[in-house]
Amino acid sequence: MVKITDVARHAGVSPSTVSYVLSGKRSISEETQRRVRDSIQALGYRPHAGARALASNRSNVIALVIPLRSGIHVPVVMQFAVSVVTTARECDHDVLLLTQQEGDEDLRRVVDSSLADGVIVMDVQMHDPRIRVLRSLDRPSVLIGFPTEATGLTCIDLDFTAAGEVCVDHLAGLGHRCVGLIGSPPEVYERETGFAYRTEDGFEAAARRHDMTSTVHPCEATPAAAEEMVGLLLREHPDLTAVVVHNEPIVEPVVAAFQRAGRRVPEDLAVVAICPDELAERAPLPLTSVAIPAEEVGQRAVELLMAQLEGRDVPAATLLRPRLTPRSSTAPRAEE
Amino acid sequence: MVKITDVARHAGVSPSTVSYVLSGKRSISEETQRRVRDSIQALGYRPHAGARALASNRSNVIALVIPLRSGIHVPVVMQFAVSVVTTARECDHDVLLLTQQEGDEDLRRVVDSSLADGVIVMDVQMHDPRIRVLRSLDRPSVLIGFPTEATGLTCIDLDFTAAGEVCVDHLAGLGHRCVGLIGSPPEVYERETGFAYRTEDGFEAAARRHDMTSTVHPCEATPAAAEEMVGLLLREHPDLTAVVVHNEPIVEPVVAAFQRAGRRVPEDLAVVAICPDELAERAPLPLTSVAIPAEEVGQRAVELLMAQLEGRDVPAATLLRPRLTPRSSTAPRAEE
DNA sequence: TGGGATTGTCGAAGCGATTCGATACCTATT
DNA sequence: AATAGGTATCGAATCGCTTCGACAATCCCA
Repeated sequence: MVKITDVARHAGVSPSTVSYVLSGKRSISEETQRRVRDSIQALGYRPHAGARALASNRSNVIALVIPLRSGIHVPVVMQFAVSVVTTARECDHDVLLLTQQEGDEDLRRVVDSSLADGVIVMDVQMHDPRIRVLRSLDRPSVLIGFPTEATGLTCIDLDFTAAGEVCVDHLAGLGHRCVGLIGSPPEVYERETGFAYRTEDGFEAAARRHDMTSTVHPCEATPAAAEEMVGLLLREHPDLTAVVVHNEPIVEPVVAAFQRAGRRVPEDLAVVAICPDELAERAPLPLTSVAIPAEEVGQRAVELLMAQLEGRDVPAATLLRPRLTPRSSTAPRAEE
Repeated sequence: MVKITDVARHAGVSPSTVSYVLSGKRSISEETQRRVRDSIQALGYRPHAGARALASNRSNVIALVIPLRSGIHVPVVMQFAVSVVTTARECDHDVLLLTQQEGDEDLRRVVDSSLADGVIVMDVQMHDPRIRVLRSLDRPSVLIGFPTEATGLTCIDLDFTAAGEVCVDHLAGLGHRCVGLIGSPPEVYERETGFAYRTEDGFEAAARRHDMTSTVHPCEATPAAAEEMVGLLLREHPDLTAVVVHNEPIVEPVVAAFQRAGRRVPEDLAVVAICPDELAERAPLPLTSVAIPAEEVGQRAVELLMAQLEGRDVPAATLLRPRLTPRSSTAPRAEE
C-alpha cells in the first residue's frame, strides 16, 4: 500500500505538504503542487479513508436510511437514492445504506462510531420514532418528508398540500364540478405518512374553495383494486367528471379501467396524476400530472446536509413548489 | 466523545483488555469481561470506526454496486439490496451504496482507499467492463450474475438455464406441444445480460428435447407492449397453448391480454412466470411460477464475501436450483 | 515438587493521515 | 534600515484503536 510518506519522499517534500496539496487548506506553490500531483499519479496513491477519518474527524460518508415499508413505490424511492448517491459523490462523499431492519439503533450506531458524518432519512412519518434519535444525535440530519413536530430538524419535500390544490385548481379551471382523489394504499394512511394526508388536505381545501363536490379514497396498489375503485366511483358518484390519482402503480390501470367502463378520457373523464414525469409521459395516453421531483429532492437533501456539515445555516423547512404539466388526460368538462 | 481509554479507566483495566473483550481475540476472565461490558454500557462507548479500520486494516464495510440500467425491474433489485444489507449487518458489516454513475473507477476508489473490505456487484453483463477492475483488486468480490469469462472470480445467481428448462418441462408434462417465451426488454438482450440469454437457452433446449415447437420474443415492459405481443403470438402461432413470461412488470398484463383476447387461462392457454413468488402469488389469478430468490441470492452473496474475507475457500460458481410452484395458471392441454 | 503449558492482563508500538505552530524567505511599508 | 506582513514549507503531535511481546499467576502432570 502506498502512503502519504511515500508520495512525500517521491516528490521531495514533507508529508504535510502532500496533505495540504490534497486539501487545499494552505497555499502551496504551483511548482510543488505539480510535483506532488505527479507523484500521486505515478504511485497510484489513495489516502486511507480510516486514517483520514481519524485525523480529521470527518469520514466523508453520509448515511441514507431507506425503510422499505409496504405500500411505497420502490422505483421512486430508488430515484431518490440514486440522486442522493450522485450528489453526494459530487461533494466527495460516499453513501452508507441503512434499511432499518434493526430499528433506529442503526442510526445512532453509524453516527456515534463516526462512520457517518450525517444522515438523510427517507419516508418520514408524522409521528416517527426516529425523530427523537435524530434530535439527540450530535451530527446533522435531513428528513425527506415532514413529521408533525419538526422543531430543530431540517426537512425537505415536495409541497404535497400545494400539489393537491394545484390538481383541483387545474380541474376547476376546466369547468369540472365534482372530483375524486384516489390516494395511497390504506396502510400508508394508517401509519400516518405525511404526504398522503397533505395531498388530501390540499385537495379538499381547494375543492371547498372552488365550491366543488369531492370524495377521497385510499386504494390498494393493484390493478384489480384500481378496477374496483373505478367501479365504486362510477356507482357512488354519477356526476364525477375528474379524478386525481396519487398512487403510482395504478395510474395506468385507473385510466384503463375508466376506458373499459365506457368513459372516454379526457372527454368524459379527466385524470390528473401525481407521479414522476416519466411515468406520466410514457403512459399510452400521456397524462396531465404534477411531478414528483425525486431527483431534485435527493439533490437538495444532500446539499442541505453538506451545508450543515460546513457549519452554514439552513432553512428548517424546504417545500418544493409543485409543477403541473398539462398533457392529454384532461380537457374542459363536456357540456351536458 | 468517549474512547477506549475512558472505558479502560472506568473498568480499572488497560485499553488492550477492553479491545480484547470486544474482539474476543484473547481470552479474558468472566469477571473482567463483565466489568468492561458494564463500563461500556455505562459510558455509552462506541469504537471509532476510522481508528478501528486504521489499526486493524479492516473497515467492516462492504460496497454494493447497483447499476440502474434501463429495462431492469427495480423492486427485485431492491430486494437484493435489502437482503445484502440485512445479512451484512448480521456479520457486523455495513454497506456502502455505489450506483456507478462514475463508471467503475468508484470500485477501485473505495477499495484502494480501504473504505470497503470487499465488493458485491449486481447486474453483471456477459462482457462486463467491471470484470477487469475486479480482477485487479486486492480485495475479494462477489458477482451476482455470470460474465462470459469468470476465471478467478466468485459468482452466484439463480440457474436461469435450468429455470427455462423447468418451465418447459412442466408444460410438456401437461401435454403442451407449442410454447412461447416472452422475455426481457430488447435493451437487456442488447447489452448482453447473461440471465436473459440463459433463460432462452434453457427454454429452447428443453423444447427441443421434448420435441415441441417454440418461439422466443423479447418484450418492452409496458402493458401496451404486452398487449401487442399477445396479439402477435396469437396471430403468428395459432397452435400456441402455453407461454413462459420472464419479464416482471408485464406478467399480469400478459395474462389480462390473453383473457381479453378470449383465451381462458389456464384452460385455453397456460402461463408460467419467472418472477418473485410474491408477484406470482398475489396476481388476480395466482400464477404458476419459478421463483427469483432475490433474498437468498443476496444472503449467499454476502456469505461468500465474508468467507473470502476470512480467508476461507469458496466455490467459484454458485448456481441456485430453480423451484417451480404450480398455481392456477397452468393446466393440462385441452383435448381438441 | 519442579518445569512446561496455559490463562489473563498490561504496556508500547504502530496504523496513515491531519493540523498546528514554527521557521525561513520575500516583498512592501515606513 | 528596520519592521511588518504574507507565502511556502516542515516537523511533531495527535486522532482512537489493535496487536504483539512480555510477564505474572495458575495449572497439570511426571
